[in-house]
Amino acid sequence: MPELPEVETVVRSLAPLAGRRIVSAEFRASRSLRGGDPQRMAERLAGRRIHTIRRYGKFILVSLSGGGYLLLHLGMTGRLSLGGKPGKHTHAIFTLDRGVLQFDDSRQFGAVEVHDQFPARIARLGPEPLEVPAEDFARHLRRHRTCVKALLLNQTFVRGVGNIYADEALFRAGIHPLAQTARLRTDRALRLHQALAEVLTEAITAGGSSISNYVDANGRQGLFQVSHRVYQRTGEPCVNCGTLIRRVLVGQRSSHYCGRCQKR
DNA sequence: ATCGGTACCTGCACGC
DNA sequence: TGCGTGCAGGTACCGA
Repeated sequence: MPELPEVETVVRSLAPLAGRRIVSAEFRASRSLRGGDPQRMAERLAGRRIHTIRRYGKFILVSLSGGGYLLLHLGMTGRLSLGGKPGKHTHAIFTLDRGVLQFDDSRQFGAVEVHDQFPARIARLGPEPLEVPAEDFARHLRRHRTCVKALLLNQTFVRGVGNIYADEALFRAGIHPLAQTARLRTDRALRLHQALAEVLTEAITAGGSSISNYVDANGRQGLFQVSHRVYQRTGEPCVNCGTLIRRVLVGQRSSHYCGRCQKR
């Protein structure tokens, strides 16, 4: 389901869990556990108190009393819910001293992991797009030899941008998804940084984009999908010029763009 | 060291 | 109704 704005919305909806104690945890063996032993994971969590819940890109990091971490990733279809009913795709159930947190994920591209140390997976990520200085963003962009859409999706470049917001930011910046990063002039790179910040900020305010089944931990949908200008609008007119929106594959991912407004 | 391509899963919408 | 196809917000891993 989720990119940065959706994960941010979920994390905010989980804020009331700070200070709660994990009475017990129950895991169902699945790909989401990444080979971790369900029994052992449950033992490591039982009795721990939730300290903070923070977002790193698309990851959710729960720090626990005693120094451990619970790391969550929603993948494409992951869902966290407070007090839901376990179903076919429930992979984890955390029983708290007050309430229950449940993790569901039909495609199992998400992750639930228990760590003793700050997870290396997170340490490897690039900066937050809403925190990286524009000049750094523009400079780093030019160091890569790839097309700009692929780079935006690269989590070691910036963390948290996915297919929706990459397309939306490129449209707002007037940059073609297949533009080569090494050849992007600084002013255009700065515009992209600005466009990315704007679209992410607006989407967070709207509670994310609810496409298919995304909801926050309280079951509330986001509203930002109505503001999409190119994403999944193939064949519809561009909001700026009326040209029909096109779709092209970039690194096996659908990319939506206006051939007139977005230049290579 | 960076890349592009592929694999991993299930569900849904669509055309026949 | 059923079946095959293509598509879907994700990351990891492979070889070039």
